Amino acid sequence: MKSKLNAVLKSTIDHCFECGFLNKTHIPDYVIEVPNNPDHGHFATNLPLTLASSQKRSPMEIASVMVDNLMDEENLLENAEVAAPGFINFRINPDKWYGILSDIVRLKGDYGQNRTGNNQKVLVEFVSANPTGPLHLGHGRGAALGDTLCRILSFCGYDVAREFYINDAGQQTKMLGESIFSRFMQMNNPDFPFPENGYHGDYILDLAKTISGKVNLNEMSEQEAIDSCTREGKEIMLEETKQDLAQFRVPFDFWYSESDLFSSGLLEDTLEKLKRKKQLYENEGALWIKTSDFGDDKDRVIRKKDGEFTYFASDISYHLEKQKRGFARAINIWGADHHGYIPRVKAALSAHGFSENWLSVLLVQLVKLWRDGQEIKMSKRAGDFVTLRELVDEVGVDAVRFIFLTKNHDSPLDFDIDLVKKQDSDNPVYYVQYAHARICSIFRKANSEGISLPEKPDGLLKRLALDEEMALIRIIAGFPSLLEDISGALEPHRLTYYLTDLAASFHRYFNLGTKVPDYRIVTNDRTMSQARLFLAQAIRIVIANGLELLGISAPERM
RNA sequence: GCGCCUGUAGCUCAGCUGGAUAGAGCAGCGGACUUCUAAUCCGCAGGUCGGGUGUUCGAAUCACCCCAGGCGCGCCA
Repeated sequence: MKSKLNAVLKSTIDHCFECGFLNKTHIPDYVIEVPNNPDHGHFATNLPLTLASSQKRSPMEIASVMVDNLMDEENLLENAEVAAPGFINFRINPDKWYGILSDIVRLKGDYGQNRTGNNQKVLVEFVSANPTGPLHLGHGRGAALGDTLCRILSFCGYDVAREFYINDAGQQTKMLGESIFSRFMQMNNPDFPFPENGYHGDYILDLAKTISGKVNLNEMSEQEAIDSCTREGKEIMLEETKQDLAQFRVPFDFWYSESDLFSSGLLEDTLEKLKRKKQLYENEGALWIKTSDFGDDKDRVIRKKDGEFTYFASDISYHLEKQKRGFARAINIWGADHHGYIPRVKAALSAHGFSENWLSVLLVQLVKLWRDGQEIKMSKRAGDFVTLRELVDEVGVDAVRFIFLTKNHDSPLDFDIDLVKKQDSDNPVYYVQYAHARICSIFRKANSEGISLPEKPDGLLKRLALDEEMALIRIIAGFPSLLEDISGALEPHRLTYYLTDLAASFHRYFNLGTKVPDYRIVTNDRTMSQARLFLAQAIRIVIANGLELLGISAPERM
């Protein structure tokens, strides 16, 4: 609806330019919004205000000119009014609202789809946990964010690929192997030393048992045994990660391994390129890259004195590789503790001529877990943490995903296990799901009374005239532009708010019928019932589509 | 010390990239089930948008300066 109105505005402006009612000037950024105050109509625009300075006329004057020359050929508008200090308030023709209902019911699962992405190839990289331990809640939050973002971007016409980057080449996996080996040795010799920065979780002992049952560590040299523990441990952890994510309904298109970067020679290519661009220099035996030329605080080492490459080195080639694979844009979802890393990656990419907005990094803040009114402190190294799997097993995928998306990724999240475990009204995910189940229940009731959805509702829908009904229509009509906004701002959490708001409006509407039987959806008036069922069906579709984008089930009964 | 993030109702947070009278959930108080599902709804109460200065028709939103909290500043990953 908003885009239709925008089309009217654009042709109005063009018309005013052509006829000389307004001077032909550049059109600045303006907004069309749904006003808080219903007296201000269904939509309002600030276009005259933004146009004032370039036109050198008062906003009120410009607004009047536009209203007098509206190019509304499809009769979209019921009226348009000038409002101080220079807004135009619009009321949409009721027929056009009813038309949206028909669109929704016809399009079903496709309603809300749009082409704003223009098939642009986007790579979304998320989770990317080291295969050194189980996924924790921070990974889960990143997974929920990334997965929903991908679903929404695809829905908005982007060509999306999902990638998990496996950090399997560095010190951390070696530490995993040493930790496992040490636990293995401790089975017979409790005094065997444990590595200083080793992983302490119970899962390490489990790994030691599994691996020693599979290969004969006793017959190997210590180094061979550690290598074996590293290799096997990494593989098992990766497999568990894959299972956890599958259980969490998060699929990936690519599992990209860091060690492949080394073996494929990509790293050398990258160095060669940088050398040609004169971005490298040696100092004190190490190899440096001049990121400070591109906005970083200081230059960074990419090959250490001991000849080993830094993590940063592989990350540069990894990102170059992303572009080489044809992605016009990359989105990374990282833990907030990596934020200091962004300037140097962007600097390295700038050095290769990438534009500033080729890479977007979304930072996910911490998840704090509460139980019995107490915060559960977590530390991966100390092996003291609640895993994503444990949480999902305890409260369910739907609830975890929903709660993870109730807040902006930028702000820390408190997750109250007791609250979410309660399968009752305190739990926000049920509120939305219940609205869906309730509508399904109404349809069962209608069916039992022999009333069904009208095939051709055109004449009936004008009977939907209650304020609550019109408000609901306006909310669901806003679904497509909400998704466009989300895909532009990369803020999926707005969808949970939208669905909660829609569910609230529906529950309110439903409750009218508990007081006044005439306001029930299934009433004695058959055509009235059909019109309302049509509305209910449209609402159900939007809730189902929204939940689908969140990766949450839409139950028919609760 | 430098950088990033956060600061909105008692608590947890939204606030549509600068719009008109700042919203929701929870907690508190008072109401609504012989009913299409009460996993719901209605009402009441609750605010110096951390503080200040500025930008302009207009600021929770933008800029600058303070205050408070979190995180990051390795030839670690």
